[in-house]
Amino acid sequence: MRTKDLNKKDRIFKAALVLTKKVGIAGITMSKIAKEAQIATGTLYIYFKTKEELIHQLYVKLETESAHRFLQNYDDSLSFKKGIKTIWLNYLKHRIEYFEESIFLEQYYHSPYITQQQKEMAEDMKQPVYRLLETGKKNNEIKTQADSQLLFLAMLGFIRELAYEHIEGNYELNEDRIEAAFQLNWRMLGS
Amino acid sequence: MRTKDLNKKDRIFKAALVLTKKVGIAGITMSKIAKEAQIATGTLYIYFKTKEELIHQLYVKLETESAHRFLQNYDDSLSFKKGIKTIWLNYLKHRIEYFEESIFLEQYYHSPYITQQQKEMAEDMKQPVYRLLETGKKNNEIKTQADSQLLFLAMLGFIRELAYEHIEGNYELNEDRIEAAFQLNWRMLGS
Amino acid sequence: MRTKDLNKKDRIFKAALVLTKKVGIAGITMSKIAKEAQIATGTLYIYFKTKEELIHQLYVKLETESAHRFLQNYDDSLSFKKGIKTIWLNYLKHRIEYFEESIFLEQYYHSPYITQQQKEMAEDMKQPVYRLLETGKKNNEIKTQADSQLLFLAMLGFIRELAYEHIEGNYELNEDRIEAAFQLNWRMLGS
Amino acid sequence: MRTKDLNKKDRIFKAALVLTKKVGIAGITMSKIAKEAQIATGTLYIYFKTKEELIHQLYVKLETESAHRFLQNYDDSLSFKKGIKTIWLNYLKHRIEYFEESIFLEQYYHSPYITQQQKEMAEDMKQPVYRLLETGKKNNEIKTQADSQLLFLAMLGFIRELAYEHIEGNYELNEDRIEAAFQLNWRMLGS
DNA sequence: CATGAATGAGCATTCATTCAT
DNA sequence: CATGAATGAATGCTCATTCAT
Repeated sequence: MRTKDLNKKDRIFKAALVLTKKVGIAGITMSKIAKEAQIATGTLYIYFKTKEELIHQLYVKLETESAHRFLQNYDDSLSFKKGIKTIWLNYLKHRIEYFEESIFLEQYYHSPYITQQQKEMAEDMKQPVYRLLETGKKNNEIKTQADSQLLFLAMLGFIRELAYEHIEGNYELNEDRIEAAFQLNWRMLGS
Repeated sequence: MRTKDLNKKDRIFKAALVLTKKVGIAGITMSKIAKEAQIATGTLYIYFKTKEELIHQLYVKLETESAHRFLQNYDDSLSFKKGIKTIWLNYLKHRIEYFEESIFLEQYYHSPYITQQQKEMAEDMKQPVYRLLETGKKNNEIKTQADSQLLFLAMLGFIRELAYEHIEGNYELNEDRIEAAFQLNWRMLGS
Repeated sequence: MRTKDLNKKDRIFKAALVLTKKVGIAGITMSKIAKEAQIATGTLYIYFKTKEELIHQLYVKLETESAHRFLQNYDDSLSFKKGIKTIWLNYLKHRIEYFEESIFLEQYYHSPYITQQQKEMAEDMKQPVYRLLETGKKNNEIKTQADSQLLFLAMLGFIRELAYEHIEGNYELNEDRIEAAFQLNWRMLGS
Repeated sequence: MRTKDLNKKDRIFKAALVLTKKVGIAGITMSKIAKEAQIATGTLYIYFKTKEELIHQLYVKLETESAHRFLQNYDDSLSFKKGIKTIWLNYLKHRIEYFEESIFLEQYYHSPYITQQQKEMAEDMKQPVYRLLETGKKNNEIKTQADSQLLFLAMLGFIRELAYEHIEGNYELNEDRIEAAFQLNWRMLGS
């Protein structure tokens, strides 16, 4: 017996993503996914019990993958500043390179699909970075009084906006601008 | 003859907003809007030619209204810092008090409904604040090298995230935290 | 008190006729009639209890009027041939000049609106001509054996087709052709 | 996979035809068709993209089929009179046996569905008979001066009316009456 | 009488899901 | 496993009719 073709699941996910960018989560239909993935509608239901489950599973996959990407190349031996910068750049890169995925995630967040449990899961993903900031503060690397959660929000929101305006063509990024942006954020940490 | 009730358009808009919060733009249907607004489906089509137009008009209304709110209480006689703070607080307040509206606007932004023209309109709304920062820089009130567009993004993204986490209950705001947040942003401007 | 404006009823009828030509009976709606007649929808219901009644009344009016036109200029003192020709020409003229009306009548005939009673009424309208042929036969003016009902059908069908092809531009009529057509029909009567 | 049932298209056509007779083209709805054909509404849209296309295709099918029936049993070796009679009877038979179809075709002709192209196609269908008459005239089989188009109209219109009154029960046909009718028409051709 | 806003049943069409092959 | 035809509930929208003004 052939095992369920795992690639097919990925092709389905990819198709859903492509469609989200084109028409938003609102516009996705099972038959459009099937056509984009070049399979029959019925086949979708072999891999996913319902449309809802397809969307849910895609969400979990994306959320997990992106959490991984945030910590790429990071390890404890790095200095605090280098560590922060690594993660900062990872996040910016992620928001730009995986823009399709980001759109899906944000739309999912305010869609009928999301559950409380998943909101909590999303919050958990932020823990590693948050903890890094905590440590930095304890070791006096961060001089501002502001609590680390606030600092984290400031970083996150900034990068998000940065990536968005870059993609939309309103503020195109290059090495210099990225460096300037990071400095701006770094200064906020208060040294 | 029953006269065309102008309030009704607002009741329809309100209903659409309530539904967006509940089920996302994806989940809105004309019959749900009608039920929420306590009118007949057919009546919707007296005020809006199609569903698309209803959504479009709501977008324009919200975009315009929010632009107004950003500049509330602001006038040229204020010192630069006070001016910035006024706007900063306006924006935070707006993102919190008009959360429903904000969700709609963001979903609209990545929906099949938005047009290029509307993206440009949204960009235009930011001009006043952007110009204020430009002036501040020229007058040496901002000491950082970073260009004002970047500064603006940093502010916007931060506030956005702040409001979001407040609403979601992950970082509840109070006067002290708001003050701290503003100081963080202000420091970024470089004094 | 002003009496119900009789002209308005005619304006409504005219509007219905214009629309039938444009979009067929199938395509007529009350609001289209109202717009074409330049009155409000509600007003239609002052003059006609329902859409069905409007259509019914229009039918009766047209059927009656056309019956009149068939016998125009005819009187008993005319010779048999002249009498037949008068009616023959009347009918041809009617089918051409009142083409709009004819279309309505034919569509009505196979629409959900018609009743058995009306079918009988339509049949009755043919009586005068039919009787003329009967008389002609009794007086030996018609030599063919065929019964007068058959002769009548032959005339009616021919004229109908003639008018139709003229209107459609497939066989444009002029004095000569009309004369030729009548001769053809006349010869059938058997002299 | 369930294979696409070609019979189903015919069942749908039949249902549309039955309904046309009952309520006219005006009264046809997709759900009525579905119910009459004993399938689900959605299924209709597997076989026809829109209601309009369903109606169009039915028209083309009927127009083509009836053209075939007109020429049944006819071949060049027949004498002129026998040839004409064959076609004449075919047409009468067609108008009676395929009355439902005829009604559809006539209603279609004055419906919003018809296109100029289709009107021309309908005109083309008449060519073979028309040509036969032309030949007859050239060979002196027809003695009247009248042009063959006129003769053709006379035949067509007569048969049409004949069939109609037969169906409506106003002039019931039998062998004798049919023979008499044909003789009437034949005499018109002028011998 | 006249208006046209309001109504809700009904229409054409779509879409998630099932099922025969 | 895979297919796509079949299903029927649900959608956006229209339309005959009513009703407040």
